[in-house]
Amino acid sequence: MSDSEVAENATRTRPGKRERLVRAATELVHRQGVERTTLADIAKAADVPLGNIYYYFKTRDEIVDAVVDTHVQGVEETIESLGRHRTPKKRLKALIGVLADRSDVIASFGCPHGTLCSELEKTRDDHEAGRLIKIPLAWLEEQFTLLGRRDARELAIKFLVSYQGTAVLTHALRDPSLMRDEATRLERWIDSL
Amino acid sequence: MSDSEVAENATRTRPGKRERLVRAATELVHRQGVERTTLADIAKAADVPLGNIYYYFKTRDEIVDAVVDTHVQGVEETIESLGRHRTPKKRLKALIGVLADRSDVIASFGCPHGTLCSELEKTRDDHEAGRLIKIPLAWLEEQFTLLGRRDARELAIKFLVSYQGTAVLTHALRDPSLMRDEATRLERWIDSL
DNA sequence: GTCTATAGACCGATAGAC
DNA sequence: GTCTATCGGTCTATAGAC
Repeated sequence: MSDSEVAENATRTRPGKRERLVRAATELVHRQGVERTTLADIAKAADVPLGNIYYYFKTRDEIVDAVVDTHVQGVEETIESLGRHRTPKKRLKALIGVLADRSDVIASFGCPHGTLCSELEKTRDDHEAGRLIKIPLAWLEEQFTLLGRRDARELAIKFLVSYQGTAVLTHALRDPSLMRDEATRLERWIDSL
Repeated sequence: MSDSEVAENATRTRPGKRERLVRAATELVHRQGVERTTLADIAKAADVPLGNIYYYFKTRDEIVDAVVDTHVQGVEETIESLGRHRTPKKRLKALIGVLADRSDVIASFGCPHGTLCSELEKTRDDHEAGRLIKIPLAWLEEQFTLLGRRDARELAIKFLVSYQGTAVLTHALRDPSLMRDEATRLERWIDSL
């Protein structure tokens, strides 16, 4: 996807400027990393004048915080949408489907949450990015608990380790089939419980 | 000065400037990330004047390349040192020991190879950082093949997925015990094969 | 080979007109 | 609220003395 398409994505329905800025920043940060993404990049992609950013955000760091918050919100929405399935196994397998659908993007830019954590946790004093792991982990533990498993925490970790580890390999080897194959394995594992 | 004297200088006495620069860069990149690490940071840590860097490296990117090469060399040295064990299982368990010993550093800054891949693969056209995954993967596959496993490739992926995934969680949750526990699980798994 | 000084580009942030 | 213009600082890279 080209930069102009990123810009289009951020502006297609012309949401408010603040939202356009955060959307553009979120996508650019995923594709380029936090430190490579400049305010000029974000302003251009969001079609907002550079200086105007400072009406919505006091500092560059505040935009990065907003990017993390956007991902947290996305995670919570995904979790909520999984609630439509009536059993823990169906919810877990629906989640696996969501992750498998992201295989191509992950092969190009890595897991949006994992790579953001890896970059921010190195230098940030607040460990807000860790929520992107903690929230899914807590939800997973809940599902395994509902399945009557005493080792729900360990199973939740195993699930997330498999996904994040596969995302790292999928990205490093630039091979989306790794993620698709792992999704199949995870589905069979859930069925076997 | 002969080549052997240069090599000697770089190991026995205070290392040569080029090596000091690459060592400093490697550590800073692990702790701060590629984009946050400036030439001034590296020069200061290596105790080399800023402008002098350009006698050893044409561009900043060349230093980053040297950092990747240093890690590749480290991986190859680790693999070579595992050769002293006489069976594949002992070699695999020795590797697990090496990884477990890094738990604390991983909790603070992530896996040096995984986080470097995650950052560089987003924007770099050459995919040199991917070697940091490919080389261990090939070695692991070899060990499982020696164990008579037809599914050696899958087992190698499973091993590396477990390690890299655990590194991401260990870092995001800043909890080294995650890596230590996973090391124990991996050891038992190898024993069970 | 080594080092100082600084050019030239870019970035985050601000001032101030409208 | 919006936007232009630009400041001050920092970064990569170079020039040139020694």
